[in-house]
Amino acid sequence: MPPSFADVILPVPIPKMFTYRIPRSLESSVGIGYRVIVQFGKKKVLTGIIGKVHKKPPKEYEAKPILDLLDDYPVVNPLQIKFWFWMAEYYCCHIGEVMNAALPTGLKLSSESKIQLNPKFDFVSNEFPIDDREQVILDALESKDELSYEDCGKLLGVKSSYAIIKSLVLKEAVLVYEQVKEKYSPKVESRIKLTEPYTSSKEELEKLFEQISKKPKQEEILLKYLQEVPVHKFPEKNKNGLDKKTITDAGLSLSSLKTLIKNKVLEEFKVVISRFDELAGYDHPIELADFQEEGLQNIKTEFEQKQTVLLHGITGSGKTEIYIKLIQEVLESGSQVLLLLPEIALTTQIVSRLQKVFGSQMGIFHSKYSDNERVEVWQGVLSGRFSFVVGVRSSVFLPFDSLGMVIVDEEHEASYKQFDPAPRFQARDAAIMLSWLHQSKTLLGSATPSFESFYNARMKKYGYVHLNKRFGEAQLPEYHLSDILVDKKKNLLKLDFTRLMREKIQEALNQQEQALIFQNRRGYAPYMSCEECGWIPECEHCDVSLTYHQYSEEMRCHYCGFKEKVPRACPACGSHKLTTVGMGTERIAESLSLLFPEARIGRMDLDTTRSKYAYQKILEDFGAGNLDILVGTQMITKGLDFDRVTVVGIVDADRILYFPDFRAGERAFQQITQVAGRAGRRNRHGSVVIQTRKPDNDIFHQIIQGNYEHFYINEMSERQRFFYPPFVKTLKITTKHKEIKIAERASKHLSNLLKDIPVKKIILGPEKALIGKIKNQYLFDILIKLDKSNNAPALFKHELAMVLEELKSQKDFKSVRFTVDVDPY
DNA sequence: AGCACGCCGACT
DNA sequence: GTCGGCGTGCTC
Repeated sequence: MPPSFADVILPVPIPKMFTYRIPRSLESSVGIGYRVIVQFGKKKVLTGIIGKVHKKPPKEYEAKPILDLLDDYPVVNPLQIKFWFWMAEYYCCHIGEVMNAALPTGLKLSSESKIQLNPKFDFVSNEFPIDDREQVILDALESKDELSYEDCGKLLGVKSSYAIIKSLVLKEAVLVYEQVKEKYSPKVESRIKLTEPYTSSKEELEKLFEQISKKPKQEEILLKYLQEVPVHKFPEKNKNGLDKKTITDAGLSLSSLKTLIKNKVLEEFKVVISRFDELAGYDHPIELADFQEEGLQNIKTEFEQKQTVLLHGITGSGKTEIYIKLIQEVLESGSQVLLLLPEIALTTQIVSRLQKVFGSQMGIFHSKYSDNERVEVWQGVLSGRFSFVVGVRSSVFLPFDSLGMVIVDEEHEASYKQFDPAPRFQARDAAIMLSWLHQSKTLLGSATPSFESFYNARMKKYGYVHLNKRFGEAQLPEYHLSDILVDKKKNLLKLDFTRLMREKIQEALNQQEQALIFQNRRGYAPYMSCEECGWIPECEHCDVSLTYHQYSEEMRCHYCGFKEKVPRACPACGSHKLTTVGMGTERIAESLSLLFPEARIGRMDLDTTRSKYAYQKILEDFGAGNLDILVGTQMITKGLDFDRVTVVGIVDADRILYFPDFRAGERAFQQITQVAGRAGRRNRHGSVVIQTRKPDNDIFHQIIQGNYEHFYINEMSERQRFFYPPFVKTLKITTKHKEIKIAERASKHLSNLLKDIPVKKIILGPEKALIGKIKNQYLFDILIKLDKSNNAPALFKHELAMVLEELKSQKDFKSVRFTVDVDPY
C-alpha cells in the first residue's frame, strides 16, 4: 500500500493547503474534517483541519507526518469544507482565514514554546559560564516547572528573550518543548453520593447516625442529603447523587462535608454538565390570521419553483409566526433549520418567544457567548442535540449536515456584512450559498428589503411574497415632519428639540406612555471646537476628530480607541471657549432630562451595553415601565415590541439621509421605517416625529406613504445610470502603509495592473480613503465596478489574486497590505 | 500570521 | 566591540 497524504487547512494567511503524510497508525481513522496536530515550520505546532485525503506524494518536498488526531470523529463535514472554499474564493481571502472565522476559538489549538530545566544539567562542573540574566531564568525555574518565552521576557524586562534562551539551550541548561493546550473545558459539577454499605442496609445507616450523633454538623449534612435523595425509598436515585452546591448553599459546613468524604461515608464525583439549561418547549399551537395563513401558503408555493423566497412583510405583520410554522414543518421532516438574526435582535423577545415553542432542541449562537459556550453549541449541532439554531452572522459556520431551511430575518441589515478580519462575507448571501449546498430553501424576511433582494425578486430569481397587513388592530403610526430651521428662527428649538417633538413627548408622558428617541451617534458630541479659532481636537493616529464623552470626561477616537483628557484650553490660540458641536445619545439623554425633569430616561448604545446582559437589563426596565424615555442608536430599532410606546422621535434624520454613499437613501428609508414601526403597536396609534432641515425631501413622503416600491423604482433608475449595485458587482481594494507615499504608489500601480485585466469594468481611484489614516496607517481605496454577465466577476477575482501575489513579491511593496472587500457596504 | 536569520545603529 | 532594532523569506 502506498502511503496516504492529507491536505491540511492551517490557520495561516497563505492561499493554500499543506500536504502532510498520514502515518500508518492513523490511516484507517482519519478523513476529511478531522482535527489534526501538525508541525509547521521549525517548531511551531498547529491544529488544522483535513481538507482532502489523497495518494499523491508531493514532488518538491518531503511531507512531514501528521503528529496526532484530536478527536475520533470529524469536527467539520465535507459540505462545510465546500462552503469554506466557496467563501475563500468568492470573498478573495485565504482558506485559513475562513477556517479561523468558522471554528470557535475553543476548537483551535496552537502550541506555546515552554522551557524547563534540563535534568541532566550539572551546575557545578559546568564548562560554560552562566551570566546574570541567564541566572535569573535558571533561578525562576527552580520554583516553577516551566516558563514561556513571554514569562522570560517579563522576568528580564526585555521584549525578546529569544537570544538568552538560545544561549541557555546551547549550554544545555534548559530544554525547549512545545505544549499544546486544548482551550475548551467542559463544565463540571461536583456531586456527592452515599457509599456502601449505608445505601443498601438501614441498620448500617442507623449505626452511622449513632456514631456521629455527637457531631451535629455532620449529622445535619447527612440528614439534608437523605431529605434530598431518599435513598431507601428510591435506591436508584443515589447513583446520581446530589450537587455539592445544595449542601453549601444551605449554609452547612463545608469542612464537615469534607470530613464525611474523608471517612468514606460520602463519595465525591464529577459529572460533565451542559452550559445551557434544559428547557421544555410547550407545544401550544400558533394561530395564524387569515392573511398570514395565505402568506404561508404562498411561500410554500414559491418554494416549489425557487430556492430563495423574499418575504416582504411590513412591521407588525407577524413574520415570526410564519417562521415558526415553517420551522416546525421542517423539523418534523427531520431536517435542520438555521435562523439568522442581526446581532442586536438576538437578546430580545423573539428569542424567548422561539424558545417557548422549541425548547431545548433550539440552540442560540450569540456574539457575547464565551468560547466554551460556543463550543457547546457547535458540539450540540454535531451531536444532534440542536436541530434548530438561532444565531448571528457567524452561525452559518455551524456543522449542519442536513439543513432543510435557512431563514434570514431582517435581511436588509447592514450588520450581516463582516468588515474587519477576512473573510469579509455577507451572511445573507453566504446563507443562500450554504442552503444551496444542502439543497435546501432560503427565506429572506424584511419589512424594507435590501435593493439587491428586491431586485432579484423582480427579476424572478427569487420568489416573492408580500404581507401588507398588520396583525390584530395595530395601526400604522402617524408621521410628523418637524422643521429644525423653522423652529430655530422662531426660537422654538430648545436643546435641539423642536416644539412639536417636545409636545409629543410631553403628551406621552402625561398619558403614562413611553417614547423612543433615535439618534444614530453614540457619545456626547461628535466633536469639540474652539469658538475663537475653530480648532478641532483630532486623533493622533487617525484622520478623524475625537468624540467627546461627557460621562468619562474624555475625548475618544472611535477608530483606534485612543483617548485623552478633555483639553482645558485651545492649544492653538489659548482660548478657553471650547464648545461641543453636534449631538450623540449621551447629550440627547442629558437634554431630555433637562426638558422633562420628571421623566425617567434610559440610554441604549454600544457604551451602555458592553456587558453580557446589559442590553437585556435595559430592555426589561423599559418593558416593565421603569423608564419613560429610551434614547438609543440603531439598537433600539430591532425587535423591540412594547405596547406602551406611542411616540418615536428621530432627532436628526438628515444625518442618515445625507451620508456620502450611494446606499444612503436606501438606508434612510429602512432605518426610519424600522424605528417608526416601534410606535403604537396593538391598538394604540402612535406618532413618529422626524426632525429635519429639509422636510420637503421626497424621500420623507415616500416613507410616510410606506411606498417602498415607488421609492425603489426611483432610486434604481439612478443606480442604473451611474452603475451601482445591483446592476454591477463592486469590489473595493484598500492599500495600507505607514508611509503615505508608498501607500499611494502601491495603489496606483495596482490600479494600472488591473486595467489590463480583460473584463468589462470601471475602475475608480485610487483615492484617499474616506478616513485617510487609521492607527498611523495611510489608506487608499480603489473601487471596481464589474459587469455581472459572462462570469466576469469570477474571472476578475482570479486575475486579481495573481496580480496581488505578484505585487507583494516586489520589494518596494513588501510591507504594503492589500485588503479586498467584495460587495463592500 | 509567526518565527528565524541576517545585517546595521547606539550603547555598556 | 555587542545588543537588539526590524527588514525579508519561509512555512508542507
